[in-house]
Amino acid sequence: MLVSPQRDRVAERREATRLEILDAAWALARSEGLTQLTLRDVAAAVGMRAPSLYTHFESKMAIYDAMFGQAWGDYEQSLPELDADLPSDPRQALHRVGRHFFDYAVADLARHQLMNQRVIPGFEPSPEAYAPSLRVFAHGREVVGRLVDVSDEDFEVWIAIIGGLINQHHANDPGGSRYVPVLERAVDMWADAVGMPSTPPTARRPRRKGTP
Amino acid sequence: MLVSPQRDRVAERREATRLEILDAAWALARSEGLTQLTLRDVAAAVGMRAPSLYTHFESKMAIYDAMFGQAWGDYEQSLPELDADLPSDPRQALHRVGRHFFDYAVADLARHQLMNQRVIPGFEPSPEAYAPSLRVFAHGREVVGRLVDVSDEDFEVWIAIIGGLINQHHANDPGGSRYVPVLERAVDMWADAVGMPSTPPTARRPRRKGTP
DNA sequence: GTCTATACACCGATAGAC
DNA sequence: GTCTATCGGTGTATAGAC
Repeated sequence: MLVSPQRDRVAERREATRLEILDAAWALARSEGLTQLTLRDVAAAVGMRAPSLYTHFESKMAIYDAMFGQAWGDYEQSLPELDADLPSDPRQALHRVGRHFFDYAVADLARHQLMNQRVIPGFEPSPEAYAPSLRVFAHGREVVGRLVDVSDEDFEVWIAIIGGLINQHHANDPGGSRYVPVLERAVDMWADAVGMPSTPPTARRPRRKGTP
Repeated sequence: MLVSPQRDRVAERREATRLEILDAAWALARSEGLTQLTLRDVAAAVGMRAPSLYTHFESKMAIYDAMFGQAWGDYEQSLPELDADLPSDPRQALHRVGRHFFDYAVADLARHQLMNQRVIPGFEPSPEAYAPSLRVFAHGREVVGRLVDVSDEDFEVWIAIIGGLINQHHANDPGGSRYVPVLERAVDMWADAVGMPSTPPTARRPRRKGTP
């Protein structure tokens, strides 16, 4: 008997504790700042002492690593729904795709810093934690490539535009929505440059009866 | 006698020591990482003990603050020369301006992180250190506005494109030059979008006699 | 005035008792 | 599995030597 019901329950409990620790770490990262995480604070938040965390994680970096994997994994899970109801108009679909990533990165500074910047000295995601981010990137390349035939170079410009505007949002307008129209403008610039047909005026904005 | 020659020499020596400390801090930031600076290491590099640094700087943050001011001040000093020999063709001039900032940010990761990212927990530049960066921004807005009549929104897209490509360089090709053509492509995209006339083909690349 | 010696509170991490 | 005790290292502060 390689797996007994008891072993199952133990593993389940261990996994639950791990998630509890990660939830506490996320909450503290959001409130105190990603780099301000301390093992003592995380432990206190789950009713433990700092050294006890080493039972569940190899090091503080391993906690960051698991958070990194969670963040990209959560985004990956949001993709099927996004793909399911993409507008049939390619340019509108492109706007939706760009906005989706923008919104996710803008909603949580700590998460964005962990996912897309290198703010934690010495942190390098493990291959397992990195895997979902690679899949997300490949998926994005494929989706955009299906909307319009572009070179890898132009796709890198696409990434740079979205990423640049996310950084500007966090630097100049955190929590605001000032950069939403800037994003739309930038997406149209890129779409024009790669030769996407412009959205027919009647389809540009869904209008209700009676709207002037 | 408000200022004696002796006072002059003392102030001079103090300023020299300050610069010596900052130089050592830059060297360590480049070799060990910006956030890995320790007062003990900086002090050792200039032949002192850590507490002695407090004679010259109020705190570690004050050192970062002075470095921040230096970095933007140095860039500001590079601008007159840039402006002096801008190509007369607006689009070529735009390329030159974008490339100038790109090159500066790409040449030194630690400096770029200090200038344009928020990787040091709790660091906020003082108004004095922040001033040169504001002047650089205003100058950039003015120069670009003279090359082409654009809205503030479009100028923010301009900033986002350059910043986004700088980040991609540091993430994917540090020390390389893979992103130079991507930058050129992106600048042309933006120039097209804001209605800049394209560079006449004969002026695009200076050719020597006999080049095929 | 400048620097050293010393100390403090905090950090991540480890050893070992229970 | 969790605890206490502790280690080396950090930024910071201050008393006192020269």
